[in-house]
Order: sequence, then C-alpha cells, then structure tokens
Amino acid sequence: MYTIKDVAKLAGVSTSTVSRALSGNIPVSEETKTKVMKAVKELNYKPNLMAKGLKEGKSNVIGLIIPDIQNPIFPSIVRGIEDAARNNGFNVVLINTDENIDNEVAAVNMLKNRWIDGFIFATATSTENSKHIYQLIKENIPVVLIIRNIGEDFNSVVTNNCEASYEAVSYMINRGLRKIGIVNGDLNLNLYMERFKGYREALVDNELEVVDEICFNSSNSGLSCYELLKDYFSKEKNRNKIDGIFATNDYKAIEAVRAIKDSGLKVPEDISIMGFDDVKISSFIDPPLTTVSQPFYEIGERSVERLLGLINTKDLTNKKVEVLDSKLIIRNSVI
Amino acid sequence: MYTIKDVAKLAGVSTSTVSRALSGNIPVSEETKTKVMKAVKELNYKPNLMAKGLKEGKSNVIGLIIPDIQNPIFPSIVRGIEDAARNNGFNVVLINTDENIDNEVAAVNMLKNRWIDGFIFATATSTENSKHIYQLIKENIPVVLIIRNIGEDFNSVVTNNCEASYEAVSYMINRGLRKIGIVNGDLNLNLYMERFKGYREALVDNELEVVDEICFNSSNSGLSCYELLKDYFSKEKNRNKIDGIFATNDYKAIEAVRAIKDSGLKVPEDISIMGFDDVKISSFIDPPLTTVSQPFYEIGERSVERLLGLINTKDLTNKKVEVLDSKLIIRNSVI
DNA sequence: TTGAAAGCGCTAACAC
DNA sequence: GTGTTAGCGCTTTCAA
Repeated sequence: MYTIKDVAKLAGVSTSTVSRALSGNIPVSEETKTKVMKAVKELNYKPNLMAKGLKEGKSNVIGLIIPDIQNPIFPSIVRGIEDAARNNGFNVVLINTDENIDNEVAAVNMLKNRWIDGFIFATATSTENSKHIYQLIKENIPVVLIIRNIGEDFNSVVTNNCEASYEAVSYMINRGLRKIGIVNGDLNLNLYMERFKGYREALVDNELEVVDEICFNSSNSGLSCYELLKDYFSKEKNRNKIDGIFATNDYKAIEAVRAIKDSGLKVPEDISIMGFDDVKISSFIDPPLTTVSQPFYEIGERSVERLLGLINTKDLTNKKVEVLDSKLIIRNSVI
Repeated sequence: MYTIKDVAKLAGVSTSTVSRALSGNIPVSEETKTKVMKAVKELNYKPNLMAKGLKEGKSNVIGLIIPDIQNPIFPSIVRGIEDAARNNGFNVVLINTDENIDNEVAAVNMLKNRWIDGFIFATATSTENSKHIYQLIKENIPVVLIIRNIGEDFNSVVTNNCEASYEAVSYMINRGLRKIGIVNGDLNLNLYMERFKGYREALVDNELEVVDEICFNSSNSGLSCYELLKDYFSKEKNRNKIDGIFATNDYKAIEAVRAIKDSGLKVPEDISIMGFDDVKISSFIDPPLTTVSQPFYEIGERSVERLLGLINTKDLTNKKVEVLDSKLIIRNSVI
C-alpha cells in the first residue's frame, strides 16, 4: 500500500502538492496536476482515510442503528440511506441491536469516538430508554431519528401514522365493515400509539364504537398475534364479533390471515384485513394484502440529507420533525 | 471529547503509561493503574480508534459485501456476522451492491485502504466478474466468500446445495410425485448450478426423466417466475404435465404458489411446491411451505471466525471451502 | 515500572 | 503555485 510520500517522490513534488492536487479545491498548476495524477495512477494510490480522518477530526462515516434487521421494512430504508450516503462520499456502518437496549448502548459507546460523524437511529423508544441518545446530543454529536421518534425533542423523519391509519380504517368503513378490530404493536412506541389514535378517530367520526375486546396487542401478552387471534376465534361466540381487522404492520397482517384461515374463516369474505407497510411479500400472499405503503426509501434518503446538514452546519439547536406521507394500496384482503 | 493527554494529566502520569494501563498486556503497577482508571472514568474517556488504527496499521473493521439486502436470507447472515464480530472487538461495515458489479468494485476500492482488515463477500459470481476479488487476494487482503463461491480458489463458507436438493427432490418422489419441474435462478451462480445438479441426479437415480420443458428459469427470460408459470399453465395442454415444482428459493416458491392458484389449480392437491432457504415468512403463507433450511446464522458466524483467522495469521495461501449442512423442513406444500 | 520522543499518513498554516 | 513544517491521538521503542 503506497502513501502520499511515494506519490510525491515519483511525481517529483512535495506531499502537500499531492494533497492539494487530489483535493481539488486549492489551486495547483495544470502541469503539476497531471504529473501527480500520473503517479497516482501508476502506483494505484489510495489515500489512507484513517490518517485523513485523524487529521480532519472526522471520519465520513454515518452510524445507522436499527432494531431488527429481520424486519422487512429495514432493507428498503437501508438502501435509501446507503445510496444517499454514497452520493455524498460517506460510508454507513450498520448496527443491528436486536431490540436490546444494552446492545444499543454498547454499540453507541463503541462508535462514539471520532469513528462516527453522526447517527441515524430507528430505535428510539421512550424518553426513559433513550438516555444514550440524549447524551449524544449533549455531546454535540449529530443525530437523526427515523420511523420511531420521541416527541419534538429530536431531528427526525417519520411518516403520518395517525392520518394514514385514519384513512385506512375509513376505507374499511366505506366498504361496509362495521366491526373492525385492531392488532397493535408495542404502545410504548409513538408510531403504534398514533396508528391506534387514527384507528379510534376513524371509528368515532363514523359513529362506531371502540370495543376494547377486539383491540388486540401481541406485545404485552407474550403471545404472538397468530396465537392471540387463533385463541379468540376458537370461542364460538366470538366468530361473528369481527368483520375486519386493522393490523398495524404487514407481518401482523400475515399472521392474522393465517390465524383466520386456520380458524376455518375466510379472508376477506368473513373477515377483512388491512395491513400497514407494504412489504414486498404482501402482494404475493393469499389474498394479496390491502395495506398502507410507507415511503421507506425516501425516509432513508431524507434522513441522510438531514444528518449531513447537521454535520456540516454543526447547528444542533434547531430541531425539526419531518413527516412524509404514506398511501393506501388497494388489493384484495379488504372486501 | 477527551484525549489520552487529558487522562495522563489528570492521573499525573505520562501518556505512554495511560496507553499501557489501558492495553493491559504490558506491566504497570497496580497503584498507577487505579489512578489511570479513575481518570478514565471521570472523563468518560474513549480512545480515538482512528489514531489507534493509524498507528497500528489496522482498523478492526470487517467489510461485508452483500448483493441484495432485500433478499430475506441476508438479515440472518448479517446477524451471525455482527454477533461474531462484536464478540471479537470488530465492527462491520455493510455494503449492499444491488447485484451491480460497478457498485461493488467502487465499494471495494473505497474500502480497500486501511479502513478494512478483511472482506466477507456474498456476491462472487463468475471468475470473469470477480476480478476485483482476485485483486484483493493478490494485494494480500484477507477475503472470505459466503453463500456464493467460485471453485476452490477462495476461502469460503457455503452449504451443501447439491446434496440438500437431492434430498428435497427425493422426498418429493417418495411422496409419489412423478412429474417434478424446477424453477431455477441464475445458472452463472454455482449455488443454482448445484441445486440443479441435485435435482437432476435425484430424478435420474429414481428412473425419472429430466424434461427440459419444465425446467423453468426466470433469470434468462426476463420474465418473473410468476409470469413464467402463469403463462405456462394458461395453455390447457400443460395443466397436467406437472405434479410438483422444486423452487430453488423460497421467494420463487411463493411466486409459484401464487401463479398456480391464479391459474385455478391447488397447492398441493394439484401441484406440490418445495422451497429452499426457509425464510421467516415461509411458515405463514398458504399452504405453509415445505422447504430446505439453510444455517444462515451459522454461516455468518463461521465466516467471521475464518476471516479473523486469516487476519491474525496473515497466511492467505491455505484456501479451504467449508460446507455446512442444510436440512429439510416438512410443512404442507408437498402432498 | 515509568517518561520522553518518534512516527503512523495526512492536511493546512505559513513562508517563499 | 509550491515546499516546509507542525500536529491530529495513539503506541512503542529507547533510556532511565
């Protein structure tokens, strides 16, 4: 591996001239520039980014913390982030925390040195559980939250969970459904709270009642969404208490479909299912899922743009929550 | 952010003493060690890994190159790699190339400096398309290939594709199926070649014929697996030419199920489907997929162990292909 | 057991 | 427009 010295020697100039010729933004005569470039090519010289980073006090690396790489929404986000980062000369270090706060704190501490110019988190939960993120801000390290956020405290890029849920449930009501249940996720997460809110408001605005019994939640029962519903429908008296289910993500929707079928009921004839996310597989299951499509790739892109803005200006005082729109995708799982 | 100097000053010792106290493997008196540790804690000092890396000529970072983060087999592999790396004090930089060789070459060049102590590739295709990987070896940079490999030229961790396919197809035959087609992937990839080989050998050993017409391949036709099969079954004369399909991955299997249903046929009553990979969703589709489970997490772990071995010994001459076993998962998509 | 000092590869302030 | 030089934060000789 050659260094800038080797290039300088071969080109017959000083190391600083090489540095300048390569950086481009400091004037160097055309003649020396070509000499330098020739030497660079001849040696196949690649600058040592660690030395550069050490000198400049930055690394051109973004840390991306995601809670569960097995969740199929993240691949699209990651691609948006990587593409945007690549276009701006940044690398992405991806850390998967497995929804484990200790893993996350450890990862952040490990990366918190000059390795990382900023963080993108898709993991924020409660104020309580996000002390390490507050700490980052306190230490003046740029942070952008995506998907999950905590109030107005942070720079973040999220989607219009409440409105999109309102629209989805309203659509179900317009299709004639009157007994719509919900399968929800962890209500400590803002996004599930908001989807719940949208669901309730749509019911109320259409003069339907919110029935506690059919507001299912797999995350506080220890049972999977599949088990919860299978169990519910195993009781004869429950089988006609529901004519539709709003699942707060596609995976839960797919589990719900399975549970309903395994209970001897039909989707959507007996029970309609609305999903949320529009994961790739959703169009292939049976029936193809009617769902809410979130702009994952764009979330990724925007989060990088926002983060680079913070890194460049170093102005972390001006927080802003950016809300992107989701849209309803109509397939065949709602009657 | 504090430096080693700040710690030294606070502890009243020299920077080298701090360095030694922290590294652990050079004798320092208990007394000074406690002084140093106290200062470290007080300042919440974290060593600058870039400076350390610059000095030591290594980075403790592994580059992981994957072709398609949307493919659901990769999340599990990534987790295996991350866990193993983390346990050994390494970070993982994940780059997704989108199956685009230019992206990949660019990524490798970008990372090839001292940023990266070694690479794990899940992208190798043909010798032709893998010149940059050969180049890496030539430059003495440790490389491990996973999932996809190229002959015996590289250190790699793969699964027993041929044997597992043989077993899967034999199982179908034992269940009474006699007209088994295959839906294959890119035959430039060794793994699909081997799955094809296992399929053919199972047929031949059971005195069944390999019928070209029912060896489908979506990657050289420009049509998706879904379109290919839908098209095939739209011709009345084809509808009883097949009683089973061996899909060479679960995604293709799911597409096949959809195509068969959309053609008015039943799975598995009319046509059985065997998948490959055992992706998470496979147990939830209808019918739950009988498939071959690959040890993805373990592949990830092993690849890190192998790579760290190469990094530590710097002996890149001794190539070895490591083959892990897959196993058949019986559900309901084969009769 | 400890401190002083050199140097990893690079950039930028300063001098010319 | 170009060269000289100091220094980013760390580890590791060399000397004491």
